[in-house]
Amino acid sequence: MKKIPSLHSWISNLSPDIREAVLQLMRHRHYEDGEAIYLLGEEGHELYMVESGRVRSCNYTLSGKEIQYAVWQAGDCFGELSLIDGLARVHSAYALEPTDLLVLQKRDFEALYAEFHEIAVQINKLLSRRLRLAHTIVDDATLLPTKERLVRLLARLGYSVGVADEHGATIIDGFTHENLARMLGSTREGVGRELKQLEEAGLLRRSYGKIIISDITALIDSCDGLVGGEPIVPDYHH
Amino acid sequence: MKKIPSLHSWISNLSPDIREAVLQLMRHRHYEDGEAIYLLGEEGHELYMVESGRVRSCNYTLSGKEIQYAVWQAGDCFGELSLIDGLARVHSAYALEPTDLLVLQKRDFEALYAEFHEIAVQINKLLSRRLRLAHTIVDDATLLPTKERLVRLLARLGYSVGVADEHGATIIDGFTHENLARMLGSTREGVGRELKQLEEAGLLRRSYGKIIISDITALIDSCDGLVGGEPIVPDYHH
DNA sequence: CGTTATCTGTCATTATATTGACAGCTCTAG
DNA sequence: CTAGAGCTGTCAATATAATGACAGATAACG
Repeated sequence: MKKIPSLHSWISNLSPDIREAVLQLMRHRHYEDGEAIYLLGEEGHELYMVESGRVRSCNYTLSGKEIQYAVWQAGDCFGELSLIDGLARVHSAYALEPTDLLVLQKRDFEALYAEFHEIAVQINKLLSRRLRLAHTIVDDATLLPTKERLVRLLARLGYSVGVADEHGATIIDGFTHENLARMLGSTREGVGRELKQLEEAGLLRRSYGKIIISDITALIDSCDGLVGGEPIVPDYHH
Repeated sequence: MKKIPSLHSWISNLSPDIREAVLQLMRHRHYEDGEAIYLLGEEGHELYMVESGRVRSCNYTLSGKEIQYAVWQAGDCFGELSLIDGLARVHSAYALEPTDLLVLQKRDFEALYAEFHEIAVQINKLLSRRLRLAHTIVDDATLLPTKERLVRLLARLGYSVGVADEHGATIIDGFTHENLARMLGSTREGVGRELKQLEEAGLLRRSYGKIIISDITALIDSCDGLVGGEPIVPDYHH
C-alpha cells in the first residue's frame, strides 16, 4: 500500500475506499536533480503527488527572468489544472533535488472524477486554495514594496515548508536568496539587503541558507500592509 | 423565466433542467453606482451573476493604494470562492454604475452542489479559468515592465469586454486611465504615458475614454515578453 | 585537507516608476 | 449656453529597485 507522506493533499481528504482507489492507480517515478517533469505550453496528461524531494513550478521571459510560483514537497499535489480544463500547462515543473513522485494518468483521473462526486468536491477545494494563494501573490506583487513582499513570502513559507526547532522558532531551509528572489520577481541582491535589515530589526536570524523566525506573527506585524482579510493562510499549498 | 445575458457563465453550460433549477433559485437585486456588494474579510453567503451594469472586484492597502482584479459585466458570475471553501471574501466588490444582479443564496447553492455532480464539474472549470487568469496576472506583475503589462491587460480587456466596430477593430470603453492603472498596480500618469507611446507606434487610437485597437494580435506581438504558453486566453472571465 | 562550485555581502551606477502640481479637455446637467 | 465635475496631458523632482562587478564565506567533494 502506498504511503501518503502528508495529511494535506486533496487525496488524503477522500473517504478511505475512494482514496485507496486513487492510490491504486498511481505509479512511482523518480526524477534526478534538475530534471523537467513537464514544460509550459505542453499538453497535460498526468497529475502528481510528491513522495520525497522537492519540485519547483515556474515561468520565464524571453530575457531569462523567472518567476517561481511554488515549491512542492512531500505530500503536495500539483499538475491538476491542465487535467481539469484540458488546456496547456501554465508553468514548467522541475525537480529541485532527486525526487520521487506518485503519478496519476489523465484517463485514470477522468474515470474517477466522473464516477465520484466526492473527488470533484475535493478538487474544488484544492482549486480554491490555489486561487487564494494566487490572489495573495497578486496582492503582494502589485500593492507592496519589496520588503513587505519578502516578509509575507517568508511567513507563507514558514507556515507551509517551515520546521519548528526546539525553541518553537520556525526554520526555513533550502531556499537561496536567488530562489526567494524568483518567488518575488525581485533580485538576489535585493533579497539579501532586505533580509539583512530584517535581521537587524531582530525579526529573524540567518545562518547560511537557513532563515530562523522566532515569531512569525511578529514578523507579519512588522509591516501592516494590506487592509483586510487574512494576511496569510497557512495551508494554501496542499 | 430569467434571461442569461451571456453564454459564458458556468450556469449556461449546465444541461437545461439543472440550469433552470439554478435560475429558479436566483433573485434579482439592484445596486446603485458605487454601492458595496460585499467587503473583503466578510463571510460569503451569496454568489452573483451580472444582468446589467458593471462590478469591480478589488483589494487595498492601508495607504489607500488599490488593486482591481476584474470588472464583471453582463453574463459574468462572481463571488463563488467563499461559498466553496467557506473562508472570508478575498476582495471587495462594488457596483461601477447602476447594476442589476441575480443572487443565489449559499444554502441554495450548497443543496444544488451536493445533488448535481454536473454543478461541481462546472465549478471546477470556472475555478480553473479564474486560476489561469490569476497566474497570467502574476506573470505580468512580476516579470514584465509597465508597458508590456499594459499591452497584455488591453489585450485581455479587448477579448473579454471589447466590442467590435464596423471595421473589425476592437473598442474598449468605460475604462479611465485611473481604472487601468488600478488593474496594473501602477499610476494614472504612467498609463497615460504608455498609452501615448502605443498610439504613436500606431498600435491603437484613443478618443477620450475609448481605446480602439485595430489589431489585437499586432498589439500583443509588439512586446514578445513571456516565453511560452498562450499569452492571453480570451474567455478567462466567464 | 585543500579545491571547487555555489552562495552571500556590498557598493556605485543606471534604469524605472512614483509623486505632486497644474493646465487643458470632454462630457453632462441644469 | 454655461458651469462644473471628472478625465487627461505634461513635467520636474524624488523614491525605488535593477544592474554589474567583485570580494568573501560556506558547504561539498575528492
